[in-house]
Amino acid sequence: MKNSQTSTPSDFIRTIINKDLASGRHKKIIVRFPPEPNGFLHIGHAKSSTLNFGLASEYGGRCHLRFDDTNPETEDQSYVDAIKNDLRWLGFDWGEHEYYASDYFETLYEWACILINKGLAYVDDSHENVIRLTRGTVTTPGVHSRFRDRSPEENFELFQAMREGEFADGACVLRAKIDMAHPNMKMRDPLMYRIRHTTHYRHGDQWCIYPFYDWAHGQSDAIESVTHSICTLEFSTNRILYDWYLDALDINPRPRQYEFARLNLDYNITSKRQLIALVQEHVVDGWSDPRMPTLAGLRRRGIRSKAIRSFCQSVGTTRVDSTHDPVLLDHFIREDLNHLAPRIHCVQDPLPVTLTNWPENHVEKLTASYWPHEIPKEGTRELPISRELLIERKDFSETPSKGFRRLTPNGIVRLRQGYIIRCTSVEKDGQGHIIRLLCEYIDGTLSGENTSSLKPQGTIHWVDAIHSLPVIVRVYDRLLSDTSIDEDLWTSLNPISLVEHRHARIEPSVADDLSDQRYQFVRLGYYWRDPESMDQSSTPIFNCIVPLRDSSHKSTSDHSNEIKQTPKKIESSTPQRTLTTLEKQWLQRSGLPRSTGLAIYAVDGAIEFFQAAASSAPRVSVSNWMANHLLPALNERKLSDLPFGPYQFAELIQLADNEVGTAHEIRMVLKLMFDSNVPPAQLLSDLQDSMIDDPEIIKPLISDVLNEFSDRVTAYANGKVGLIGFFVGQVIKRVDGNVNPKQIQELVSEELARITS
RNA sequence: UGCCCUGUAGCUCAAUUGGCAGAGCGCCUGGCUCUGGACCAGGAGGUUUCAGGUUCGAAUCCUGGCGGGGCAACCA
Repeated sequence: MKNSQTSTPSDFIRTIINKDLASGRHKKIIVRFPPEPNGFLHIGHAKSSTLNFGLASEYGGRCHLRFDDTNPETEDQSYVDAIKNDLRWLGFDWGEHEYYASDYFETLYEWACILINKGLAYVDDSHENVIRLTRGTVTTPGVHSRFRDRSPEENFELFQAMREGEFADGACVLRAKIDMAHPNMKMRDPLMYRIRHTTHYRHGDQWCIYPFYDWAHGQSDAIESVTHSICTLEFSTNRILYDWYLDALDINPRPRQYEFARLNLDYNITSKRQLIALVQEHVVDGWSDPRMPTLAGLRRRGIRSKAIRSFCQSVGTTRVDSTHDPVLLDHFIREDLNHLAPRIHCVQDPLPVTLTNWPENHVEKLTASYWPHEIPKEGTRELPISRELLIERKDFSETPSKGFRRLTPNGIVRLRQGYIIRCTSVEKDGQGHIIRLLCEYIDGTLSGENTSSLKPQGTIHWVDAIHSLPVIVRVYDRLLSDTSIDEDLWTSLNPISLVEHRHARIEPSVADDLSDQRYQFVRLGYYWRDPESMDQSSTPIFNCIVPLRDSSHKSTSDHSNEIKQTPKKIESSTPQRTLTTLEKQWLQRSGLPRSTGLAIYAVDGAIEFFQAAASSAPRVSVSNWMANHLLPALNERKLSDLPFGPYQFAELIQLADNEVGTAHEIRMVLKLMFDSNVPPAQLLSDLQDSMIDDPEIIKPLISDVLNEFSDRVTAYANGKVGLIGFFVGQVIKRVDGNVNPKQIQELVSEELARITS
């Protein structure tokens, strides 16, 4: 079996953590999983919790479970319990680190008072609608509230009165005083507290003011000493506020927020609102309906948490919006169950078969293995067979299409773990429907004791008509008939997302098995007893966990010659953005090409720097080196903070232009200049002294490389020209970069030409 | 139309930070098999969104274009 998660995952979050650990910013990482207890966890939460709990165990840190329960109107203890249950089922352990944002209300209140004191927060009596309207739009600034300039003393008194219940719901709010014209809407005096005279499931009527998400979340992270606060992408615009609050409170060291893409599944619904609608309209059988993407639903379908964890790990962590194909989940479910589920027989849609040459009333008890040969497990069960059998209706065809590998009139087929049979006759009712097959079994063909040389068309599953047990089998399909909802939820629903086989029959061996036993129904899929209808019905109900892969379409399919589309080249002169007058003037004045000109224009002080440098070195070279090397290397630094000025930079450029140094060397010198004030010419000559340029030294190195990678030399000779870069890179690596790549490139080319000619 | 994020195989992700464009799933072919499963072997599939630029060398750096997503709740 292939193991798809042997390699440790690498993603941008782990890269950040590695860096933080290496730099000593953190000795130990603390992350958190912060659900709001207002609904059930779904597959998306599985991704988030797998990430967070996974990070904690990988890095020997810890992951807190924190209930983000700051809105008393929607939250409830029953959700807390359900969430904890789901997380434990997923296999996560938070030990004693179970926290509630609502337990921090007192601290949050005190911190709000600090902001009021600093003049950074104010009580606003404006009506809800007024606040919304005066916030402005993404393109127009907002307007200051007329309560914005209340004194800290007045604000403090009002805020205390808010807490003490002196105002009705909605009478006023506490807002942070930031910037009503900020380009990020979240910074336009965001709300911190609202008044709600509602009973909180955890704190009763102790509070009537409740903090908003932004005011509660970062501060809760800080209280718990969280180092990396990982949330989904839609919160990225909140990050600036997250940081602003922590700055305002002088919290240090402080948590940092990182965002990743939430998990979307094709053919599924992930919106909480729509999931509620399905439950309320009884389209599904509650939150745990096996078609639901909730953890409760997946669990009831019979999927084990291991499969879900594998799936979540395999989808990775990125910042790219993406939707996943559920076939990937299916794959991990099958991989998990393959070695776990004994093979048994169940006929979902029975067609009676009479073995005409089988003695009446004779019953034979076959001993049948639970496992196919390649699974190293032992175990058998008794499989009764008599004159009357049942096979799958789909396993017989009077008019078989090409490639049909099952029973046909006069054809032979093997009853799995039993005899080979031949169909001799077909019985039909008045309407022409097949109601029974008459077959003959062939003596001497019993599984394992076959003495015949017959080659059956295929192997089919079956059960004995008398000894088998009646069961109801539920087979689930996708909730949506298309990958996503188009326009309306109700018309997008898959009408056959549930097929119930009410007349299915199963072999008798399962009668006393444990209720959580999972089986593979041979040739159908993986199944288990529906845990929620265990005693309601005398007829056991089985859920299909996942069907087997089905490649029956392969042999009959005929789309082998699909049209290969030739990529079209769209030729068009790319439109360019219209420049501001100042930009135009600058380009005209400098005579620089658009791209380099704009790069220089965009950086503070770069124009002056350029003009000064260009007075003693060629303009084009100066602009190229600035735009492509100097300015990008600046990062956070400013031009004025560098240990060198434009004239030294110009000296460097001249060294390049006069070919005193190669482009490669000049780049290395530039890097050195960022941390030294030695003149460029000096740096260059020092560097060149340490460079290896003697062909007699280099050539043997090249031969070594080409010998070591002789297979790649062959590939190169066969046309894989791109390998030249690989060879050059290898040589450079061996001398720690102290060579001129251009020279190496030339020498390697010569050598390759010599070898391969 | 402001700010932020984001484009690599059909899908989801890698690419040692400027040096061979790879993996898993899916698909196809063959092998094996008493499961049209599993397993084994192989294959197809790429102008790295596009156009320029810098470089011996660009998925990676620079400029611009095009596309996708998020933000204007007294929700989180």
